[in-house]
Amino acid sequence: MNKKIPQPTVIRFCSIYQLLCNLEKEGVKKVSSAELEEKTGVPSHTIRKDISFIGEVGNTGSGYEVAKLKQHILNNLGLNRERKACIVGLGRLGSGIIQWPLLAEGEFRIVAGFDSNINTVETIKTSISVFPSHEIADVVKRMGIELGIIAVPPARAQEVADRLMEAGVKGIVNFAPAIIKSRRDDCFIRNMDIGGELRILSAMMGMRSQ
Amino acid sequence: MNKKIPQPTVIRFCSIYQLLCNLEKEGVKKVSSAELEEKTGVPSHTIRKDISFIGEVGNTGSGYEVAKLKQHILNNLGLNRERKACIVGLGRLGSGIIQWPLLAEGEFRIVAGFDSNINTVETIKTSISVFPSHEIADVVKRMGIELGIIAVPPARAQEVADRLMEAGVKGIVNFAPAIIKSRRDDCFIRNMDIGGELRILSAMMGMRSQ
DNA sequence: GTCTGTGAAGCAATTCACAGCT
DNA sequence: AGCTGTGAATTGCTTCACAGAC
Repeated sequence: MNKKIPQPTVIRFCSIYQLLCNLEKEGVKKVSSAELEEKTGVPSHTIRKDISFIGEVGNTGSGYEVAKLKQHILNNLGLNRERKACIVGLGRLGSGIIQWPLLAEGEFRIVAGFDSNINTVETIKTSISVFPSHEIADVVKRMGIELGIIAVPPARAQEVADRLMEAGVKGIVNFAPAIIKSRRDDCFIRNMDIGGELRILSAMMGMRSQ
Repeated sequence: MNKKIPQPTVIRFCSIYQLLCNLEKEGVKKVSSAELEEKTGVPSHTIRKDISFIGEVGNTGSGYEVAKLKQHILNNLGLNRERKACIVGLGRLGSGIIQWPLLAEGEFRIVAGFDSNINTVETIKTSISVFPSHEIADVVKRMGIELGIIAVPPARAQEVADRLMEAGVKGIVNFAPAIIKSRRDDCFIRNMDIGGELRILSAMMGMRSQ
């Protein structure tokens, strides 16, 4: 255990973590790998194998304690520290995102927003500080921001990403329908393109019916 | 070739397709696998291998024609037909999504929106038809909707998903921070949870610095 | 020389199956 | 009996390396 966690395992841990948070809110105290399978669709042996990478936490014969497993995942994935994030692009989608209930448990905090349109910068009603886009480098460095969310039109996405990376951001979530490439190998990128996801679903539907 | 396309390949095709659309708009006529690597980060031999699953399209010695490759992907993934989609949850995020420029080339069309809040249903200003949530089953069947987008609070997400699947939807994109499980093996789900993606990035950042 | 297409090799992740604990 | 943890077997993906086309 605890050698090198495979990336698919890391991603599954992140889903399971979410699930554990929700279970905890519902007052559930224990889960077995079979119940986790029932709720996520991930086979129970895969879940047990995953958990084996971060050491023994289960109670043999009676499953996992929700709180303990949750904490164990948190510690092993290095999530036990609040990270600062910023968002670039405060159009309809961007401003929708910052009001979405995602920042449970002090994991992340969106501390700044950027937009190239001065009017947006002035009129947006939000609790975070808003700046014009040309101040990205300054603000990111000054505030120690580690994560960036991109919600600008596709043509500008790579340019914005480059600026964020240049300023020291280490992880980017990209909503623009454009493929963004990391220019530094210490910065990770997750593309979250709605059109792309619908396309993946369509393709899977198409395959199935061959 | 054309046996069974591996799922990671399907997903890469969907990104490459997006990239090809953007290149075409810029007037680019040809690309080599090396250039695709440069723009996506996916190694050129992986790209060539992927393309080999859908048959020969490249011009030996001089790369791929953008338009031809794009069309080839479209045909092989079964994307050459417009599919109807609906969105459930028209809060800030939901209404941001429907105005996001994602529906290029007649691949998808969002034809209906649902919200449980009657006020939202009445006041939202949008070009799509809006209905109260209890009409999901009816409307989905009547309009022949194949895809669903969920943007409701986490506690309601699985229930909404179940209703969509019940009505015959074959693919769901879920924005709620809750793990949604497919109850039918002919329905595919893509979870697009912003908090989850930030968490994955944080975990990767953490691993790196071990 | 340049770049694609692909069998073969190598590697990583999933699945199996069972030992061991309660 | 019930459920976890894990080496071993298996599957499936990626990478290699080179033949073949231009």
